[in-house]
Amino acid sequence: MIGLTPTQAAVLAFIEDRLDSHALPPTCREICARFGYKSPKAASDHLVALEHKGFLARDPMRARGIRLLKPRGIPVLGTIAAGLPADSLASRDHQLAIDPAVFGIKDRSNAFALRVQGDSMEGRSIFDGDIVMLESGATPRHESVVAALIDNESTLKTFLRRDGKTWLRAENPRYPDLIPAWDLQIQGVARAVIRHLPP
Amino acid sequence: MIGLTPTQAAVLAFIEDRLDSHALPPTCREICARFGYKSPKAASDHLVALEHKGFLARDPMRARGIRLLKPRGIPVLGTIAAGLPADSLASRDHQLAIDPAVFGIKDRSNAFALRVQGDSMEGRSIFDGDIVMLESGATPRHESVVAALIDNESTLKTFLRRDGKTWLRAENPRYPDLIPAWDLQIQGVARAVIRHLPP
DNA sequence: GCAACAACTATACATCCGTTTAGCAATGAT
DNA sequence: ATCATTGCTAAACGGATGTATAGTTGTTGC
Repeated sequence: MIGLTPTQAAVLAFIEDRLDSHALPPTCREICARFGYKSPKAASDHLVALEHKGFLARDPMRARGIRLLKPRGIPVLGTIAAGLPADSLASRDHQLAIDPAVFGIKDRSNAFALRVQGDSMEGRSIFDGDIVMLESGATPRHESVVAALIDNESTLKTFLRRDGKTWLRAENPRYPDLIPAWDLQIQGVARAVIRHLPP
Repeated sequence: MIGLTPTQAAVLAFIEDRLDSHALPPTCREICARFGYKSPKAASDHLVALEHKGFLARDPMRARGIRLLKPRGIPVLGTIAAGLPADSLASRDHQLAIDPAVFGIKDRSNAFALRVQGDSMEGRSIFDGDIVMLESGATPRHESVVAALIDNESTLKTFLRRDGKTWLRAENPRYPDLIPAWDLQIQGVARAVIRHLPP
């Protein structure tokens, strides 16, 4: 009863995909076409289950009357204790409801965000409390701001490329100025800095 | 042929409203119900006209197959030459596709954005090229960042309230430090700072 | 073994929905 | 005066859509 079965999770993921690509939730028969079902009742049953478990609400007797209840957004990962960002995606505490396509991130599954702690990037005008949206799997350029995994902690650094060699420059005196970039986990390339000014 | 008739503009506005409130475009008959039409052909005709004029695209034979082509966003007003932000809304050159509700702006018609020029707000860590999202009609608090109209030019200032009197503090040496805030046009209160890092 | 549940198939129904055909009234341009 | 455009009504068609009924298969828990 609690939690989603693999099939239900797949249907929910398909609905989310369609909202990304077509901006419209799918119909029952479009769900059937995606999964090869031969009866619309199959998709309808999954929607009933997803609604009963609180993942979506339906407008009865309305075409495409599906509304997702858990709002979709970009996961905001605070200080990452260990592992890749993908591992921390499960703990979706905070979500940033901004379309990553605004900042040139085409695949939203590669987008994540970090809340900046401390003055690691004062030199690049990124300050404590700012939120940085990053793209994982992207290739950084010279002087790109990247999130790097050092000592099991994720910190922002400036990526440098010179004479075919790559370095990371820390903008914080607590870290050494230059760190070789190979053998390091670069988790993502920063695409935007967002600062919310509370009223 | 060029431009929208008042009726067509009303239908387009209704579609935009429905996308905001229900996240789904309306059906032809829902448009009829809104405007009192007694035949679905009336709404269908308007959709054909709006499609022909390039404001939307339709998925034929699909329920709610309406996609807006001109993406909705927050107007980005550069340096405002004169007048209120509302006057400049007509020149929607750039649009910021970020939902203002993320930053606590409930009514999106009150949201607008400014691209920061110069170092007017270095003291508040807002730099040249940053985009500031603002809310018009809001009441600023002590030390809120506001856009004020001075000498027919829109600039960012810090709003100060002390002993019942209100002042504006410029964070740029080119302007006087303190300006009385009454008799001045405060165009909006800054809610967020956004910096796009190009790849 | 048996009940409960998940995950479907097959068929069917009533409604929803986009579209078509035909026509009317008002307006403005040629 | 005539024609084109806009903005609708009326009626209807067929595909699209959500839902219901009845049944099948396999898995899990007791």
